[in-house]
Amino acid sequence: MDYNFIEIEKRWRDYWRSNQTFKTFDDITRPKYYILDMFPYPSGQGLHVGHPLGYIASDIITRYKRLRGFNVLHPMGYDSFGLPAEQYAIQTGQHPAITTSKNIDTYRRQLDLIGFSFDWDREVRTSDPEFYKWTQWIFIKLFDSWYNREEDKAESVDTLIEKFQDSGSGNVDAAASDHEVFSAEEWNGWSETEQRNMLLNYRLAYLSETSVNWCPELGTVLANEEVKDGVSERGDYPVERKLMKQWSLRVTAYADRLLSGLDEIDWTTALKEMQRNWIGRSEGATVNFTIDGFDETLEVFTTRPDTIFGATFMVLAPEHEMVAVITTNSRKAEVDEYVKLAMKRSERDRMMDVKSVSGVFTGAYALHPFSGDNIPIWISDYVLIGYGTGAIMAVPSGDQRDWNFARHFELPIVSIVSDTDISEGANENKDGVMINSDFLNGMKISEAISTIIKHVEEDGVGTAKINYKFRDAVFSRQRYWGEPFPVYYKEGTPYMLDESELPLKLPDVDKYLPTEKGEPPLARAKNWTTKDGYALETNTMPGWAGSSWYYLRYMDVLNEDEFVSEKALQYWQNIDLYLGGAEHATGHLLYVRFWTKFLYDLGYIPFEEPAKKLVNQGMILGEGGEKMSKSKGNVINPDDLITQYGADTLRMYEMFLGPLDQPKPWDTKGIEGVYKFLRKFWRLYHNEGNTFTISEDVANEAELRALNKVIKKVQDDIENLSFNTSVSALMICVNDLSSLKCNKRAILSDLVVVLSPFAPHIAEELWSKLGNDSSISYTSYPEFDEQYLTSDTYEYPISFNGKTRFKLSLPLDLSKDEIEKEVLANEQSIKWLEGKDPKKVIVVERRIVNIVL
RNA sequence: GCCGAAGUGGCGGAAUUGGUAGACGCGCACGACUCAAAAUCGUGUUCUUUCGGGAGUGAGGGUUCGAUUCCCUCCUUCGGCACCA
Repeated sequence: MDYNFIEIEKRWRDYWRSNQTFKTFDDITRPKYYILDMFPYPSGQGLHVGHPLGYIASDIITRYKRLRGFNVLHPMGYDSFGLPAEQYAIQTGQHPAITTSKNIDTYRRQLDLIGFSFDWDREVRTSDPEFYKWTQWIFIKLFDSWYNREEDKAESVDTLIEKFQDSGSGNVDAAASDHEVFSAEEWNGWSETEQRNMLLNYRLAYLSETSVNWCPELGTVLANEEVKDGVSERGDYPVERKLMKQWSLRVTAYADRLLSGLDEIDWTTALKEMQRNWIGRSEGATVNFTIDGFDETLEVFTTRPDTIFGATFMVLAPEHEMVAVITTNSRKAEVDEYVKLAMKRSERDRMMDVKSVSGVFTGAYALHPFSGDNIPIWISDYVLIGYGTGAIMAVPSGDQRDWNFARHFELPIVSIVSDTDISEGANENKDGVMINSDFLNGMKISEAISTIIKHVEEDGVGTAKINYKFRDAVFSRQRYWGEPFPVYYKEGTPYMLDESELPLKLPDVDKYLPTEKGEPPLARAKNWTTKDGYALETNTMPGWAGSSWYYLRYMDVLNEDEFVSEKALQYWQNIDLYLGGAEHATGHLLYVRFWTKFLYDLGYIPFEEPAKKLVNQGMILGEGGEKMSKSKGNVINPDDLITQYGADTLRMYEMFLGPLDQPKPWDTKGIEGVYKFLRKFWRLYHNEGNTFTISEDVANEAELRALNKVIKKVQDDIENLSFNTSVSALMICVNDLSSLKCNKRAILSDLVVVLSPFAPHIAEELWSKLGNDSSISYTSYPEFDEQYLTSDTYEYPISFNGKTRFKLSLPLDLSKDEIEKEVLANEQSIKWLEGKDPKKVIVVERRIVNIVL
C-alpha cells in the first residue's frame, strides 16, 4: 500500500501524546481563542459517526487558529452524571461510577483515534468530587443570594437581612416567590426559623412546595424541558403533576436579562427565537375582581386590559386555591367531580384533547370593577394553574378560546370593537375602535390599553405587569447518580454546609432504588447526617447542574482553592465559539447563561454571557435519511471506518458531507472519493515506487496560481465555517497539481500546511519527510499572494437577452466602450445579432456582457 | 395553530455583494492497463431535441438588461412550541 494510513496515524498519535503537543498554557503574550464543544454524556454505546461531527469542525478551527498564532483553549470532558448509568445500576447492582468510568474509557479511545488536538490535562468530569465540589459551592452561593430588582442584580442575602432589620420588607423590590409586607419590628421579633423560612421566598436557590412534573416510572421529578409531549424525554414515560417539596432555582429573576442578552451574542436566530419563546414574555396588567359575598379577591392577568368591558364571565384553573372557597353548596358536588377528574388527567391527556370544551359553574359571582355587573365564575382546564394567576377574565368577543367556551355554555358575548363580526368567532385583531366600553369608547386599541391601565392603577384594582411563560427551575431529583446537595436540616429548616466541608461526597447505598417509604435512594445511606447528627438532604441535583458552569473549570482545572482563578478568567474570558446540538436550546443553554449572569453579579467572573458565538451542528442521519439509533440498526461506527480508511479520511469526509449546520444523510460509499483524494495528495510527494521525491525547482505560474487559490479559499472557508467547500478546494488544487505533475517543494511545503487542520496525521508525516523537526501544528499558515489570484484578461460570458451564447477572453484594461466594440465586432455576435441593431448593450466589467435585442 | 430553518441533476451538495446554474465528490456508462480481477488512470454524465436549438434551481406571479439570489401568494419537508389569557 502506497499511503499507509494505519502506520502513519499510529506514529503521530504516539508522537502527540509523548510530546504533549497540545498541552495549553496561559501564555498571555499571545492572543487567546477559546473554542468549546458541548461535552458528551458517556453512554454505553460509544460514539457513532454523528457525534464527532462538531468535534472535527472545532478541531479544524483549533488547528487553523494555532497556525495563525493564537493560543487556543480546546478542551474536552464528560457530563458524567445521568440517568442511563443509574438505570443500569438498578438492573445490575453495579455502581454507576464503575459503568461511567468504563464508558469514558471507550469514548476516550474513540476520540483519540480521530486525532483530536484536545488538551486532555484539562479534562473535567461532572461526577468527579473535585469537580462537583464547586457545583455544590455555586449552589451555596445561589442559596445565599437574592435578586435586587432595584439594582437589577443578585446580591448576598446579608444585604436583604439588613433591609429587613432596618425597615422591614415594604421598600424591598426583590424577585420573590411570595412577597409579604412586614415591618422591621416584626422581622426582629421572629425566631431564627421564622426568619429563615421567610428568606426562602427570596433566595435564588429555595425550597418550596411546588407543582412538579412527577414521573413515577423514573421515580423522579423532571424539569419542564425534560418533558416532551407529556412524557419524559428519557424513556418516554408518562408524567403527571404532583405537589412536592423541592429545591428550585429562581431563574425567572433573570428573565429580562436572559432576553436582552440575546441581542449581544452571535447565536443563530432559530436558537434565540426558541429561548425567547421559552421565556415567553408578555406585557399586560393584573386586575383584581372582588367576589360577591367574600373578602378575598380574584387576581387575573391579561395582555388585553382594554377588553375588560367585554368580560362576561371568569374562569379559574381547576387547581386554583379559591375554587374550594367560593363554590356554593348547590354546585359543590359537580365542581368537586370536575376538579377530581382534571387532576387525574395526565398532562398528556390534557394536551391531546385541546379541542373539546369542558367546565363547571362554581355558583359564585365576581363584581366587574367598572360596570359593577355580576359575572359568573366558572372553572375549566383550559385555564392553566401555572401561567399568570391561574385565573382569567373571559372576553369571548376577543379571544377564541373564551368564545368557544361562551358558545358551548351559552354565556353572553359582548362586542367591544367597532365593525367586527363575532357571530362565527372571536375578533383577535387589533384594528378598530372601542365600543360598549364606557370611558374607553371611541379609542383605538393601543390608546385604550394605556388608558385602562392608568384607571386600574388609580382605582387600586390592578397594575401594569409583565408576565413570563417560563417557571423557576426545579432543581431536585429523587435519584442517586447526581451531585448531593450541601444541605442539612434542623427541624425541617434547610441549612448549608460550611464551604470547608465540601465536597459532600455521594454515599454508598445498598440499592439504587427509593426506600419503602418512597424517599430517594440517598435515604438508604448509613449515617447520612452531619457531624452534629443533622439529617442531610436526600435529593440530588439534576443533570444540567455541572454543565451550567463546566466551561469555566477548563480554564483552571487543577485549582483547589477556587472554582477558577481570576487570572485564568482575565486571560481566557468567555467562549469564542461554542459548538453543539440544538436540542439544548431551552435547557443547558438557558441555564448556563443564567449561572454565568449570576456569577457575574457576584463579581466572580468578568463577563455576562458564556459564549460569544454558538453554532449548532446538524444531525447526521442514517443512509435512509432517518435518525441513527440502535433500535433502527442503522448506526455507523467510526472505528470501522478508521480501520478501513483512516482517521484523516473520516475527518475530511464528515466535513465534505455538507454544511456543518444542516442535517444530512450519511452515505458510506461517498467516503471513497475523499480516500482517493488523500492518496492522490500522497502521490504528489512520492514517485511511482512510493519513494518520497521532491524537486527543488522554482515553481511556475500555473502551480503558484493553484496554490495561492487554495490558500485563500481554505482560510476564507474556515472563517465562515464552510468546511465542505474547503475540502472541494483542496481536491481541485490536488487535481490541478497532479495534471501539472508538480512535486516542487516551493508548492508542496505550503500545501501540506493548508491541509493539516483537516488531515493532521498525513500532514505531520509529509511535513517531517520534508525535513522539518517539529510538529506542523505550530508552524504558520501561508500567506497568499494577490498577484497569483488575478489575471490581466477575463473570459467574458457574452449573453443575448440574458442567455449566455459564447465566451470571449478580453484584456481587463479595456474600457466599457472598447469592450462593447470588441464584442459587437466578433463574428459570433454577428451570427446572434441576426442583422438586428442591439437595443442596449450592458457591460459589467469583470462580470458579463449582455446584449438586448 | 404559532415560531424558525430549508426545498437546485440519479444522490450529497456548489454558485460569499443580483451577473457563465450544476463546482467538488458519489453513482452510472465507455475506454486504457491486465490472462483476468482489484487498484489506478482517462473520457462522458441536468433534461429534451428534428442537433439549429429548447426547457430548467418546489409551484405561480412580480421587479430587472439579467433572479437559485430581491418582493408577493401558495405547496412540501424538517426542527421547536403548543389552550400562555
